[in-house]
Amino acid sequence: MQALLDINGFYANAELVFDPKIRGRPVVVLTNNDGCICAVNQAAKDAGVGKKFVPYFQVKEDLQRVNAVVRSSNYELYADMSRRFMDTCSRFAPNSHIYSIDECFLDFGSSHSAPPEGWDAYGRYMRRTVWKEVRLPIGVGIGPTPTLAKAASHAAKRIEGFNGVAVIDSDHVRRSILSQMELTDVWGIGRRLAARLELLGVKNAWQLAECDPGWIRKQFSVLVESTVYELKGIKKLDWDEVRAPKKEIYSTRSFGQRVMDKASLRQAILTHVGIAASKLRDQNSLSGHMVVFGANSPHDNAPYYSRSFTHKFPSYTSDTTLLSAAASRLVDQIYSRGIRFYKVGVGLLDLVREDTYQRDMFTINKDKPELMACLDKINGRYGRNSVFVAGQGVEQKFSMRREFLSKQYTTRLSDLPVIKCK
DNA sequence: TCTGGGGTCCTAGGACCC
DNA sequence: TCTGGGGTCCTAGGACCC
Repeated sequence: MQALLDINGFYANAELVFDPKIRGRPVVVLTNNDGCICAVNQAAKDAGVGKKFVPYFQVKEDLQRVNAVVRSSNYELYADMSRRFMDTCSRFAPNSHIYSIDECFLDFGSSHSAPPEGWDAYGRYMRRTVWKEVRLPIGVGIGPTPTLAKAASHAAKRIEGFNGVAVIDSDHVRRSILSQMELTDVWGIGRRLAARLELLGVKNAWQLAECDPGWIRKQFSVLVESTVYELKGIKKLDWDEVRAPKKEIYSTRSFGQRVMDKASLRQAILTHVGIAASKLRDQNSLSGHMVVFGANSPHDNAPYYSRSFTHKFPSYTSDTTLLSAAASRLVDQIYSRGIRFYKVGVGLLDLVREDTYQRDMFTINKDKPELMACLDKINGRYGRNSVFVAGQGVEQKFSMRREFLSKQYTTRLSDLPVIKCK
């Protein structure tokens, strides 16, 4: 059996943990640069301001009207709360897998035998324990495959009667839950696939589960075919595949303000190179191919401008200085006078594992692994960007707009909550 | 005053080469 | 006189996830 534990409205509820004054009020959290709403608590949903990924400025007045608390994304806080949540989760099962910042899969192995108290009771125990230790509300979904565990967790939160825990352990329950789920509620089925499925007469999750996998493969792809198998209770997703090193790594961000000069564009792009390269070394990979891109805003009143250029490395590398030099040359191609750049980014593609990569004896290897190891070690200890390539710019001026930022309650000494006793 | 997220994987189609 | 194949690389953008 598999379990999925996921935090309800994670960022919004994380804001409540160390700030008792705002409990009970609607809370919404904004994305980078305070652009869109990305997380909401139950009170915000109840107040009718719970829609995600709408631009903040469009709903600002609605939020004021219901006296909502608005917060910028406090990643320092969320990352630490996520770590605490994952720590607690890892005690519940022999194997756990961190799927995203607020979701943890637990693998109870091939045995279908329930714990002595039964799956439902165990699910409630896990939920209670996370609340007790981390003060975050979660949903628990349990089922024979990851996709069904995900469906159960959907039911735990959205279908009345489950109260936070749902277990798919019989065909009867499987049918009942899937019949009440839209196609887009199924993991791996988005808006477009759902529309195509509906044209073929498949209207909900249960009907998808009943499809012939071979037919689905012909109409769509092996990925959708796997989803159908998983909905039937036949396991196709494997954590080894999920855990496999990434094939592409990106770092991209929109600017707090539009950028129009080449020097700033270069600094921003080199900053992304630094972030992507550090992720690359984290997974012990080398990159053979880099893509750098920049664009203006599709919302600006100007013709859409978007350019991307690639560079192929003579020899696979993970060295920030070599990646930066190549990216710096591509900036000249991306830059164009008069364009109000809104977003830039860097992708590292064609990744290979460092330990199996056979170096080419005819190419001079300019990598400086000792320097990179040293850089990673210093940044790991003293915080990201303690040491960086000078091309990123010493002012570090691309800070995000975070107007409504809460404190770093758990990671900065001066921000520790204080309880005063009389 | 002005404001619209970030990441990964995959593929269509054009350009170019032999 | 007119016609014709197959592979690789690159850019753009779709689709999905949170």
